[in-house]
Amino acid sequence: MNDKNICDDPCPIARCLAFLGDAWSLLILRDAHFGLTRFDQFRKNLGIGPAILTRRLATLTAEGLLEKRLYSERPPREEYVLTAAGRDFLPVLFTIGAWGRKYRGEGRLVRILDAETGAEIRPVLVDEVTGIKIGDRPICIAEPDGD
Amino acid sequence: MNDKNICDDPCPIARCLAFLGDAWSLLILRDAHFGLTRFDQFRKNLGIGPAILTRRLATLTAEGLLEKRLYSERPPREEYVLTAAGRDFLPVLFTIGAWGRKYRGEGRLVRILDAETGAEIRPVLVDEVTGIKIGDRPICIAEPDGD
DNA sequence: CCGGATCCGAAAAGATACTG
DNA sequence: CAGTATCTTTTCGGATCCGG
Repeated sequence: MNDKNICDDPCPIARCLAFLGDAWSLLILRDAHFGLTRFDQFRKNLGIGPAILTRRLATLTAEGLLEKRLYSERPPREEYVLTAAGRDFLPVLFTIGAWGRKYRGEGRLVRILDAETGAEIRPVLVDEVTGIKIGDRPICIAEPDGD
Repeated sequence: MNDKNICDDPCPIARCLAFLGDAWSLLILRDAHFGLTRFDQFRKNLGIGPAILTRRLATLTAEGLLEKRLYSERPPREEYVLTAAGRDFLPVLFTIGAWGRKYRGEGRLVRILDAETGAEIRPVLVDEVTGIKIGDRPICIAEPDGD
């Protein structure tokens, strides 16, 4: 893709494609939210080649979703932890998961539970002000001024 | 990627990657929700090569998010319209857009308005039962039985 | 003109071996 | 443990061409 001009695209979706338009990046983010931090943890869990993993981790770090943290001095060892932007990406993963559960749900699936109550979480996207579910009402797009 | 075994992955996110791990597919879905249906509409709006567009449309059709519909008999012309599964993908696009607005929001951005009230929509992901915002409480993952 | 199909060079994926 | 180097295979993206 043309990764140069999408940063200026007025669509906020297009601006995420530098890391979002890639299957590995999504799986790495999922595993990071699951608690994985180390190179070999990602590699073994995903079955990804080391060269590709290096590139994806570098991209996600450059895009501000992960950051490297030194966890050992001798020998120097680094791990990858989620930034605030990375943690804020959790709703995207949940929304994708909800779609997958509904339309790709044959067979066994993992479930997401509230850590305290144990109740299964059913994510739903609503408007913050009105509480109306997204998709229930027609929308329109307002173009930015100028362009 | 290895697109064969991810269909059996117990993670509902992984099962979406056949079409989700691709930047063009996301943009096509976005434009489809915007109202585009025809080959050349997508091609011109995205600046995508015809070969790639053909492949992406075929994938999205095979994955059940779009379907071909004949809109002209002579000459035979087909357009691509969203299925129910495709329309249900809207929350994913909104959630991505909300993240992009927050973390890639420099400059001009399109805005999403309620078609009737004109109020700007602020999507937020909550639990359907409790209404608690996703990310506000710790979660845990329940593995499926067997695997 | 619309909806593709074909061809080709460039890029990336995937696997394996190797290094500090 | 966290990568790099190297090689082969697949895919991407652009330009051009085809059928109705």
